[in-house]
Amino acid sequence: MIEVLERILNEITEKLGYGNENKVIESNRPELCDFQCDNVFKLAKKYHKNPIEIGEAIVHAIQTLDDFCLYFEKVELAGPGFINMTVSDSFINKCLRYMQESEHFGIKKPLKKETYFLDYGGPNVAKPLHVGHMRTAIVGESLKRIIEYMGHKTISDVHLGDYGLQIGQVIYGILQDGKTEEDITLAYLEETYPKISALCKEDEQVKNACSEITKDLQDGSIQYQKLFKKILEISGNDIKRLYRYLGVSFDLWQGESDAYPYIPEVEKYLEAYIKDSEGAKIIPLNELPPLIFRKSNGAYLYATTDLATIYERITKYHPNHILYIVDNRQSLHFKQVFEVCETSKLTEGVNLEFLGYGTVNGLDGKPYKTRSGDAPKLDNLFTQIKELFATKKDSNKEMSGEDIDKIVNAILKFADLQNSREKDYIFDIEKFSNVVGKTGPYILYTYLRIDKILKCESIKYKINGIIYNEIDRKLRLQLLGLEKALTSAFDERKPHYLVDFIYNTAVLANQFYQMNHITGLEDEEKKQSWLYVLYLTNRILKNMLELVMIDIPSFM
RNA sequence: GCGCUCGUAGCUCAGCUGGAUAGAGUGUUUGGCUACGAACCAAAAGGUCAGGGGUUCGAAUCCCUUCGGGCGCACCA
Repeated sequence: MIEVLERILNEITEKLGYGNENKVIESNRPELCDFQCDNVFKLAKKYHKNPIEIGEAIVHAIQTLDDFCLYFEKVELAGPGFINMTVSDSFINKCLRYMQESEHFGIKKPLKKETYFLDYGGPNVAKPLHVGHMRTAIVGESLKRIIEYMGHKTISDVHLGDYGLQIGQVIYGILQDGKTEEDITLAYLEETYPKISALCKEDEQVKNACSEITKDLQDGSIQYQKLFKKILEISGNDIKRLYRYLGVSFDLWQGESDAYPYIPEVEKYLEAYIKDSEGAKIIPLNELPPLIFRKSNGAYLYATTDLATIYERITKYHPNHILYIVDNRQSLHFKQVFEVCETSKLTEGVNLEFLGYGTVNGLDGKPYKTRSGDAPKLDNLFTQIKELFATKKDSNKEMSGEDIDKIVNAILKFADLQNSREKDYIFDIEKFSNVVGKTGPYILYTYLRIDKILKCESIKYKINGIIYNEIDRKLRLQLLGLEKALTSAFDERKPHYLVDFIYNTAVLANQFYQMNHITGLEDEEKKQSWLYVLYLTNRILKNMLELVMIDIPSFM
C-alpha cells in the first residue's frame, strides 16, 4: 500500500520538478489520516520555496488525478506542511485481496536471490546450555526464517566451541580422576568443567597443564582425540536435544575443530601480515589490539579458528553475507577478525556482519556468570516455566504435554524477542512466565478465539468494498502493514519489529471480535466480509508466528 | 588510561536513518461475562525522554559536554 502511495506521489513531484524521493509513512495522527508524507519541508529547503506553496501544489495535483477516487478518500495539506492522506475503503480492500491471493502475502521478492550464512548458537561442549544460549539460538533462528521468507537462501552453522582450552580442562579432569572414555557421562562433564576451570584460576601449574593438553589435542594426540570425540558425542547429543525443544535447527553442526584443516591455507594467505611478537604470532591492526594468530606455546586461539572458518565458508559455500549472532561482548574480537579479512581481501565481495545481542542479566542487573558454572541451566528453565504455567489455571494441569511445550516455547520466545536485539535485558522468571498482557499466550489465545469463530461459519472468501466501522478499518490497515514490519526486521536484522507487528495485530483483532459480534449477524454480506478479514488475520498470524518459532496449540 | 554501549511512566520495555499531542505491558483505580472463550475488552491516573548546550522550520531521535550504569581492552571463548 505504502509503495503505491509513494509511486503516485513521486510521479507527481517529478512532473512538478521536485524529484522523486518521497517517503510515505503511517500516520502518527490516526484521527487525521491514514498516511502522511513529510517531504515537503525538505523540498522547500532544497528548492528555496515556501513549504505551503509546494505542499499545496502537490496536494492539488493529487486531488485532480483522474483515478483519485480509486485510491483516496481525502488528501489535504495540514499544519506547516504535512500531506495527509486518507485512503479509500475500496483501495484497502483491493490490497487485502491481493495479500490473500498472493504467495507470502504479496511481499515482493528480492531482485537478486542471495546466500546468507548465519552463525548462531555457539555453545561450548561440556558446558550446560544456559539462558544466554537461548538468546542467540532464537534470535538467530528467527533471522534465518525471516531472511528465507524474504526470498533468500540461508545456511546456518551452530559453530560449537569444541577445541579451545575448556576441552583441555575437561580432559585434564578426566585424567586426574583416572577415568576412561566409557566412564564419561553428561553429569560428569557438567561437574568437571567448572571444577577444573576454578582450579585453573588458583593454580598456575594446572592452567599450564591444561594449555599443554589443549595444544597436544590440536596437534592430533590419539589418546586425547579419543576422549575428545566421546565428549563431543555426549555433549552434542544433549545440546541437540535442547535445540530441538526450542525448534532451532542448523544445516551444519560444525565447530572450531572443523576449521583446523584450513589453518595452514589461511596462514599462507595471511603470510604477509603475520608478525612474530614475544614468541607468539600476531597480526598488528590499526587502532586495535593485535590479533593473536598463534600462542607462544604453539596452540591456536579462537581468532585463528574464526579466520579459518571464514576461509572454509567462503571457499565451500560462496555466501554473499556472513552473519554472526553473538554476544555484544565479543564485538572487539569480531572487529579484529573482520579487519584482517578486509585488509587481506580474504572476504572481498562478502558482507560480514556482527549482530551483537545484549547480555542476559539477572535481577541485580549483572550478567550471569558462565565461568563459575552457576548460570541457570536451560533445562531447569524449561521445567520451571512449565511448573509456573500449571499454576496459572486449573485447566492447565489437564493439557497435553505437546500443547504445554508449545505454550512454554511461546512464552519464552515472545518474552525474549520483543526486546530489541542489541540491548541487554533483565531476565526475571516472573516476567518470563507471565501469561497475561503482551505475552505469547495472549497471541495464541487470540488466534484460537478467531479460529473458533471461523469454524462456526463457512467462509465464501468474499470481500465487498465496504468497511463497517472504525475498529474494522484499523484492523484492515494493520494487516497491510505486514510488508513494512517484515522489511524492517529483515533490513535491520531485528526480529522484534515482527514481534511488534504480531502483537499489534492481535490487539486489534481482539478488539475487533469483541466489539463486533459476527456469527449472529443477519446481514450476510457483512458477515462474510468480516469473516474474510478474520480469516486473513489468522493466516497472517500463523505465518508470522512460524518465523519466530511459535507453534499454535490445539487448545488452551 | 583507551574504546564500546546504555539512561524514556513506580517496574520491565518499544519508539532513535529528525516530523504534528512520546507509546505498550505490568502495577494502581473503576466498569463489563444470559454473546463467537474474561489468559479478554472499555476507561482513568501516571513523563523535566538522566542534566546542560548546539544544529534545525521542527530533536526522545543528530552533534558536543557533564553525571550515572554496564561491558571490553594480545596469548580464555
